[in-house]
Amino acid sequence: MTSPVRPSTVQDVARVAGVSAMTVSRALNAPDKLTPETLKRVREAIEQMGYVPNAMASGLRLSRARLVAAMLPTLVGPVFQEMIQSLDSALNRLGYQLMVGCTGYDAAHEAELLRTVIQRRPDGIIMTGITASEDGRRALLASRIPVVETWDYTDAPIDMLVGFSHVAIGTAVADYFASRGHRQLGIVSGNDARAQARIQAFKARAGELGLPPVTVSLTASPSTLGAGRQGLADILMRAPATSAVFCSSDTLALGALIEAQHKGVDVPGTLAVMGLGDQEFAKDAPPALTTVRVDGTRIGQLAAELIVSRAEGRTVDQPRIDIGFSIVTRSST
Amino acid sequence: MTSPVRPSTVQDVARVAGVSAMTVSRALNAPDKLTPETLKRVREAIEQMGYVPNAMASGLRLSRARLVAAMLPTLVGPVFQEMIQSLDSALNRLGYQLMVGCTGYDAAHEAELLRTVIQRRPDGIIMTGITASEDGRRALLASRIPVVETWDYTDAPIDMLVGFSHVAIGTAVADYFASRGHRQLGIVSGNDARAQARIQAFKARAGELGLPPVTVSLTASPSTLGAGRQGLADILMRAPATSAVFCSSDTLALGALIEAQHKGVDVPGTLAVMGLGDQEFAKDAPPALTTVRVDGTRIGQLAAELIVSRAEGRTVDQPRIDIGFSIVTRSST
DNA sequence: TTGTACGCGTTATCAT
DNA sequence: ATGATAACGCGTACAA
Repeated sequence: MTSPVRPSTVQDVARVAGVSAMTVSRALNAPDKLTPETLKRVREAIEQMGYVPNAMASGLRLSRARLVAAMLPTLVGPVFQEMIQSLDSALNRLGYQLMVGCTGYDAAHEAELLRTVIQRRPDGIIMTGITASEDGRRALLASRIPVVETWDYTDAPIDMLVGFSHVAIGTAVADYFASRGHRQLGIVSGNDARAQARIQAFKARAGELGLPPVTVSLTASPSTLGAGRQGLADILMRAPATSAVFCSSDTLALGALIEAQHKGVDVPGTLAVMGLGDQEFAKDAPPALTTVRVDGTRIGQLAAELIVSRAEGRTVDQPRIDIGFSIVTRSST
Repeated sequence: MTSPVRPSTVQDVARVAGVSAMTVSRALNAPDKLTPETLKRVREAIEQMGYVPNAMASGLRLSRARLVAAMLPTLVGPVFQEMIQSLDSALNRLGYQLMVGCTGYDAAHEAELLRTVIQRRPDGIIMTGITASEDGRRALLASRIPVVETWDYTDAPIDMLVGFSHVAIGTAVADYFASRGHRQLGIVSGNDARAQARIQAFKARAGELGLPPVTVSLTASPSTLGAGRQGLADILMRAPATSAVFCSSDTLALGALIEAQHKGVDVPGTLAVMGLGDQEFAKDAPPALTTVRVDGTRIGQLAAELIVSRAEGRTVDQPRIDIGFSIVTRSST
C-alpha cells in the first residue's frame, strides 16, 4: 500500500475493480443498488488503493459543500465555547463539518471574512451576535446562504435566529436585586453592543423602580479576573454603599468575589454578586456564584438543526427561537 | 442588485462585460495582465452582478483548497484556545481558512473525523497532541497532506512538529520544588497521555532526589475548579504533610487555592501551589499563581507558517521545533 | 444492474 | 492583451 503521488480517483478504482466509475460512485453512495458481488470487488479495490473521495469535486457537482461556517467575535474566553462545541458535534452527527472564523469584534474584518467564507459556498452560516457590518449583511443576503444569528434577539434577523433578549436579562436582574431589598446597584461589564443593551435595560428598570442611579464600571477586557477585581474596586470607590453588583460574565464575577474577599467585604452579607453564563466554575466559587444561565449547548444544537433542515430543503416552521435564560440562585446573593 | 437564484459565475460576468471567462479570471488573479480599460469593465460587471468566486471549483482545478484543518481533543477549556486563535489569525493573514474538528479524546472518533477531513483535501492538518489512533496515523500518512503535530514532542512525528516535552516539564517542576526545600510533593492532574508523561517524570525525578513518594490525585475533569478543590482535599487527606502541589492546569490550581483558603491552609506559607498554562487569570489569583508557561500563540503561529510553507512548495529546513516552556514564579510558591 | 455522456465553475496552456 | 480548449473528480440523467 505505497501511496502514489496523486491521490486515486473513482476512475483509478474503477480500472482496478474492472467496473465503470459510476459503479464505484454507487458503491459509496447507494451500495444497495449493486450486486453484492460487484460491491465486494469495488470495496476491495477502494481499500487496496486507499481511495478517499474528493469532497471539493462532489461539492461542486452537487452544489452542496456539507460545510457550515460559524463566525465568532473571539475564540478566547469561555462565553461561546459551549455553543461551538455543541454546534460542532451536532453538525458532525448530521454529516456536516464546521469551519470557524474570528472577527475580533471588528466590523470591517467581519465583512472581509464573510466574503472568503461565502466563496466556499457553505450550506449555512452561523453568526454569533447580530451581524455588525452593513456590508456583511448585504453579502450574506445576496449569497442566499441560510443564516442563523445567535446570542441575541432581534425582530429583523437576516434569516433565522436562535437567541435570547439581553434587554430581558438586564430587566430581570434589576428586578431580582430590587425584590431582595437592594437599592444601590452596580454593574461591572464589557462594552459590546449586547452588553450595552443589558446595561441600559438594567438602568431603566432601576429607574422605574425608583432606585438611585446605577454605578456602571466598563472594562476593556470583558472576561478576565483582573478586570473583575478592578471593576468592583472602582465601584466601591465611587459608590461605597453599593449592595449588589451585576457582572457581565462569570469570570468578572469571580474576580469581583476575589476582590471582595481581599477587601474584607462580606458576600453576600454586605454585597451581592451576580454573574452571567453559568460557567462550569460558578458553582465551585467561594461563595457559590448566583448567575444568569444561558443554555449554549441548546443554542448550538438548535442552530445546527435549523441550518441542516434548510440545507436539505425542508421548510423550517419556527425560524425564530428565543431560548430565554434563567437566574440560578446560589450563595453569592 | 436583486440576487438571482443561481449565484453568478465567471461566464455570467464575462457575458455582461463582453469578454471571455478567462479575462474575468485574470481580472481577479492577475489584474496586471489586463488593459486598465478592460479591467475596469470587468470589475464593474463583477460589482454589478455581485459575483463571488466559487472556492470549490477553483480548489478542484488547482488541487489547492486554501484550507487548513485543526484537530483538537476539545474546544471547551482554556488550554488550546490561545493556540487556535493565533492559528486562525495567522492562516487568515496568509490567505487560508481554518476548519476545526473535535475528537473528544476518543481515538476511534479521531480516525473517523480524519477521514472526513481528508476528503476536503486541506492543504495541511494540525494535530493537537500526538495522534492517538493507529488508523489515524495511517490515513494521514497515506494522504500525503502536510501535518504538524503540536503540544508534545516525540522523535517519530508523522511529519512536522511544534511542541514541547511534557517529560521535561515534570522534571523541571520537581526540581523547582526540591530546590526550594520541599520534600513531600503532590500532583493534582488530568489523566491523558501527556499528563501521564508529566506525572511519571515528576515522580521519577522526586525519586532520584531521594524525596518521599509523590501523592497523586487523578481527576476526571482536567480543568474545573471543582476538581481542583477536590484534588487538593484528597491529597491533604492522604498526605497531610504535603508542602507543594503541581496542578495540571491553572484552573485546577485556582480550585486548589480556593480549597486551601477554605481549609485555612496558608499559601505559600504552608503549601506551595503551581499551575500549568499561565492562563490570563493566573496573575490575578489570590495569591498570584506560579505556573508553567507554554506559548500557545507561538505554537499556532509556527504551525501556520510550517503548513503554508509546505503548501506553497517551499522546503522546510526546520520541521521539528521544541518551543520549550518556562516557570513563571509568582506568589503561590 | 451497469455504463455513457455531460456538466458543475474554474484556470493552465496554447494560440491568436 | 485576449480567447478557445481542456481538465480537475464526481454524480445526474438517461441508455443499454
